[in-house]
Amino acid sequence: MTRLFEAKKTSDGTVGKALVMLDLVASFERPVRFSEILSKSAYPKATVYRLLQTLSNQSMLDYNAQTATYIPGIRLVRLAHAAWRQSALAPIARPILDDLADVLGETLHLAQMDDGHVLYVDKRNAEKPVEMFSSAGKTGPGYCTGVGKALLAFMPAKEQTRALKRQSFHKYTAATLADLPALKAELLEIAAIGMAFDREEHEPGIICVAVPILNDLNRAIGALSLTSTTSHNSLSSIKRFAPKLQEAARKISDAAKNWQFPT
Amino acid sequence: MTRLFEAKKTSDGTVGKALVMLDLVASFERPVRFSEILSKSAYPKATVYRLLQTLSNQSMLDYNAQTATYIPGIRLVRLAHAAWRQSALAPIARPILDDLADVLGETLHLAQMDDGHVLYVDKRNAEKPVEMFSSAGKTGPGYCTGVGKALLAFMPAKEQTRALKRQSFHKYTAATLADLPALKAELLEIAAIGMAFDREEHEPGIICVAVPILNDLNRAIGALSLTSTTSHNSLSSIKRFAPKLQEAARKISDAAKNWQFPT
DNA sequence: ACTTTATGTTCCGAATAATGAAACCGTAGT
DNA sequence: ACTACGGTTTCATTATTCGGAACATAAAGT
Repeated sequence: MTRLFEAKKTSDGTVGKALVMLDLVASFERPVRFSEILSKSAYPKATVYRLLQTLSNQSMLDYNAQTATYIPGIRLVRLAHAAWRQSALAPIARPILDDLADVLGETLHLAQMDDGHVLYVDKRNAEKPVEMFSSAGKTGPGYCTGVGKALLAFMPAKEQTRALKRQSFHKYTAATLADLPALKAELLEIAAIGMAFDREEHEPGIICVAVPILNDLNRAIGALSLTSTTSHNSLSSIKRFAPKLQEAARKISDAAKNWQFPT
Repeated sequence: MTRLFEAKKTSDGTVGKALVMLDLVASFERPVRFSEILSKSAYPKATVYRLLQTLSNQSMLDYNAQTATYIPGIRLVRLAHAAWRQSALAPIARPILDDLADVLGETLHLAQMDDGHVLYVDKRNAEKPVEMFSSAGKTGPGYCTGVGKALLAFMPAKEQTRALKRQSFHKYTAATLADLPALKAELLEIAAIGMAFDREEHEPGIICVAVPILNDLNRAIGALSLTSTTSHNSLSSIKRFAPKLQEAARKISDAAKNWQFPT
């Protein structure tokens, strides 16, 4: 009876607010002053001030007294290390991704879904061998990337609905899908054939094939993609990589299934 | 007047507690059950329960319903990416580290100090070319690693005192420094010669040279080290790498000095 | 020198959220 | 059926957070 008029709990109290602030600071992608944060925040001055203080105390933010600016803190790097290592996908997929990169010699991405957006958790680059945090941790849109669409197509209905709401349908290129109906139609197609394409929808000249990494319930726990450029490959020509990608995805899927944390 | 009897604020309220929980979960380095977390925590059952709920809601933790376990969440990876990219050290040092790795062909570490412990923020490996989150974000002890001692030796007195308190002096090997006086003596030496050694103090057979990366106030903003094994090199033979390390450290230092965030 | 403006910090009563002991629930063991 | 155990929920009490407003500080304007 008490919850008849209760809609949903979105705030998560003080902790939730603090994390909103963290995201906000991170979203600037550069050092920010108090007033800038304040102007973008829904909370009143004193509240924002206190939250920033607390987060700085805790090294979740770094405050630079010289420039009077905040940036995301060093403690996050330490915590992310733990998150990455224990995630059921990235560490398992690593050797398989290495092999695939050796065989194909093309740019590969491993991604997971995070609140409707694509979160890249690993990468193999065709040219440069080394990529660090600069690639893992990066985010991208869901509705106009290969991995994004592959992930969306293989989501439980409820989660999918929620994730679709988060899509902005910003028109990056002429090929970017314009709206929800168009996306939904394509997701059905993707679910049917088990692979997704990016037809220069996010960046002109950039195309990709992506396949989902499925669990035993046929839900995507991640996605794997191969990226190329229109100057090197056509969409139909990168299709030939699909079997190898699917094979790798299945291997990762199997490895994840059997994976128990080492005791 | 109000603060006459106020000692120091260590808790930072609910947010602080939530972050303690996060650290706690991360510290297990494996999926953990509620009861395990509870038994290691200072907070009562219901409190721990609520905090874990909140953190899970917020994707700061991942709860696996199958195994009823918690691991650090995916959101941390996204946030850490922002932290790494904006930190004034790692992204700047990257090209310099690349060059140095090419020239020397040895294992290199770039580290910063985080609450008395060493936090590795980048790495170049002699054998394997690619290392991701699996290496950046890792932590180590301060008192028995090359980078740790180099960082401690070039800290402001107050911070140093605080950092020294955090050292555990666990005896990893026969060569591990046993106590604070021994460490203090060595730090003076390091400050004098501008470089630090690890004489198999952390792991048998592993030795290293480390140099601080200094700012204009002669304080360490990071440290750079070269690691080798006793089977390949002696301590005196790796000393020959010191000039190259110091040159790189100076370059990084300069780059950091002139660095303004791109607008 | 004296406003004015922009930005950051602190106060303090009111409002709210966190607290935690205890009760409760479900499952497994005996 | 009883007991033990791990996990979840309740609810009156308590402590923290809230946030408008006052205050401080440093530039910029007149």
